[in-house]
Amino acid sequence: MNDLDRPASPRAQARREQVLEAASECFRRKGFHGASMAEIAKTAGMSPGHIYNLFTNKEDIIGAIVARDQSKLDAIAQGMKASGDVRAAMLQHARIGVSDVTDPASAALSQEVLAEAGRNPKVAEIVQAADARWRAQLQDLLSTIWLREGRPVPPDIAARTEMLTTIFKGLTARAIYHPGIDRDAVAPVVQRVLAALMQD
Amino acid sequence: MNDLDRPASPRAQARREQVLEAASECFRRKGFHGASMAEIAKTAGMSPGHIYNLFTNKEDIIGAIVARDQSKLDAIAQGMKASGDVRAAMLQHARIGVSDVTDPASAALSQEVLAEAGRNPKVAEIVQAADARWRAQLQDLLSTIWLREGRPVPPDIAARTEMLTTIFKGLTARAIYHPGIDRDAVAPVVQRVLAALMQD
Amino acid sequence: MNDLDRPASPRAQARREQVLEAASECFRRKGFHGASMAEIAKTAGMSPGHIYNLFTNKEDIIGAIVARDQSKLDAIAQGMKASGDVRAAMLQHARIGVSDVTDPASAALSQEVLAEAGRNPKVAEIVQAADARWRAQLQDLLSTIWLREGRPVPPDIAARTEMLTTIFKGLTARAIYHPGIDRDAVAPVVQRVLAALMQD
Amino acid sequence: MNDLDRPASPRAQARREQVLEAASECFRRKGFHGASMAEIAKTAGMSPGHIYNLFTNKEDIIGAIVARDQSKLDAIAQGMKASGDVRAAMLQHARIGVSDVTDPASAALSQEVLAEAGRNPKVAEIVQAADARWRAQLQDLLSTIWLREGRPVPPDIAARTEMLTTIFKGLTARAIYHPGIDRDAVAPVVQRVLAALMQD
DNA sequence: AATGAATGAGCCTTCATTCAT
DNA sequence: TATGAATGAAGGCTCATTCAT
Repeated sequence: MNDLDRPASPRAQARREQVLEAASECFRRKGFHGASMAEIAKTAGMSPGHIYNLFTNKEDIIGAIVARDQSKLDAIAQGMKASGDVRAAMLQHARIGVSDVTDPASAALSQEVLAEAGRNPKVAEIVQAADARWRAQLQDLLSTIWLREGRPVPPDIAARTEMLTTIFKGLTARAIYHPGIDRDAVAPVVQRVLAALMQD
Repeated sequence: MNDLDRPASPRAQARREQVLEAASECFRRKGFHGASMAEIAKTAGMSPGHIYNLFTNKEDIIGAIVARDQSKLDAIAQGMKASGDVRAAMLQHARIGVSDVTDPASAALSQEVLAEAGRNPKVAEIVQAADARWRAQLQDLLSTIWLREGRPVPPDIAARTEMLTTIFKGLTARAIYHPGIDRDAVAPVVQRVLAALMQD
Repeated sequence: MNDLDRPASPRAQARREQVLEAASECFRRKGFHGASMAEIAKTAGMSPGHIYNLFTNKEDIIGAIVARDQSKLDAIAQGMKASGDVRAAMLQHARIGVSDVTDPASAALSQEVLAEAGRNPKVAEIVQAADARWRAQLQDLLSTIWLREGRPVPPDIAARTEMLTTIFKGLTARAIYHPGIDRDAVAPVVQRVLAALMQD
Repeated sequence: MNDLDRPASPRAQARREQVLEAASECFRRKGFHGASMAEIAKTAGMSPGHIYNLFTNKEDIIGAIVARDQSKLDAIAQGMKASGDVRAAMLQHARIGVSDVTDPASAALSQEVLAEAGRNPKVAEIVQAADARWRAQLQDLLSTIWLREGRPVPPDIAARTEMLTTIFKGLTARAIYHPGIDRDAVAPVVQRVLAALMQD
């Protein structure tokens, strides 16, 4: 599907980054269908034609964006696992997390990708693979809480993990349904719920 | 410009329903932009031109779909409020709610509408107005729990309400991210979280 | 082309008038193509379908409008011929004529009809027949000036007549090219030119 | 939105000319609304889509046609002003002018543009701006006659100028009302009228 | 590696006209 | 005589994608 078969020179890599950056911004502002390749090309500072030397087509760009974002999540999971008290780390990170996922720009982009996944099988595949990976990391993280305390991991750990990501995906949706959402008031409630999920 | 101010003959009402049904299906399968008016017309069993005697434009159709769904939610809220024990009613309804919002077909449509709202101000307005109404109903319902027990409604009631809808919106998103989600395992976790939200 | 084959009941005649009146107004405001039959029907206070019981099609309506306007010109020509001093009558009528033909509403309609004639042979035929008739009346009127004075009618009488109508058709065009035209200043110049045309 | 700000490569200039030529012909034959972009594109020998790389929209094409015609008039005005005897030059040019403005093809196009101006404000603006410029040139030319003879310019010079263009616009209309018009007979009458306008 | 001219399919929407009632 | 629901062809315009240079 994509051109990664080729050696991918550093030069080309940098050009790809430019396109990804430009496309993220355009998708955010106009949506996947609303943003034209011409617009993305202009934002990226190159010709429309050349984008097709770097990506197979428009879909391929969205795939690359998802892949890139996934690595950011990887880093977050690593960071929390490295901390001594995972439970505390997660509760603390919840604050930042609420702000991140409800940021209007990033929320619009997420929904855009999700909607495209809802109908485009190729995009769905990419998104679901990324999600499976993130879920595994999260479940591992959650399990650590019980393991480090020498207690048995609850049998519904998978469902608890699911609920964890459900909340943050839900918040992303809320940013669109209710842009005036009171982030400061919501954060403590999120923490209360997380706490409930981390108890036996 | 909008002829829909007219009393709306029963005949026209029925025709509108046909269009709504057809459009829901098409949007689900192809997305808002992916579904053409010609396709919707064909599915609805009428000519493209005639759709414009029933709706102002494509956006107007999505507006009507949202409105129609909203009335289903109205009914649910009414039902729960009418029950003697709101807390129990909500916990019980959670089971069915989880299944409803994660139904693949309805989830795809919801995401489609939400994505369109993310970039189309008119659709955003419609969706946000419906959400505000639903939120008010929900908060009223939640407050009832404390009021009927003669205890003071918690000051963070709005944030709790927000969290309540967040969870269900999140589940809708999960249906796409993780179609294999184990609904039976998740439902009890949802109930556990709801219970936490309904305590002081 | 039109339905005048039928007996044309007085009732139908009145209905036709309603349509003509409505269509004139709509064409004026939106142009021949810009005005929809639905709009004309609404303005005329009847259903779109019924218009087709009174006129064959949209073209037929414009034909009827032209025919109706022609009779107004007939009356003017009659009036001037009846006056003792045709030369004076024409010079005097020039004032009012300038205002009439540069009236923005009627100018727009005239141009609309003319443009349609420029490409629609049927309309062209109607318009040209009406013009031929008007030209004959005008030439007759102009000739009277010399005849009553017992002098020979100039051999270029047809060209002078042509110039006479040219000026008024030109003024109609000017109303669009230059809506701010100073009618009061132009009228005397028109009179000066007319005077030149009425001399040997 | 309008890419025509670009320096406009010679290549693009040539392509624009092709479109203008094709559109003139199509508008002439079918009218502004009657001529489809597909038809214009085919006539111009390019794809419909590409026309939109050269012009903003259909209106923009008519604007360019008007601008192009305007420059021809500019040249004529320059030429006459450069001649020693403006009065003679104008009388002499009248002959050619009569033929030009009554040429059936160009007359139909002019009427088409004028009719569109009668209902489309954007086109009206373009046409009126061009007319204002032409009027200024004409008035300047006319004034020269008195100035060069050391006599005071008449106070009704603006109205005389208006009458001058009125006659030629009128002739254009006549070409449609009366295609059989005798150009050779009319020209001397036009000259007689012009002479009257150029006297004190 | 890079451009941007060029394509052409396809979309939303309008509207003259018809016809069952 | 009168309605207005219904049709379906056509139009302006956009845009992902290609290709000669």
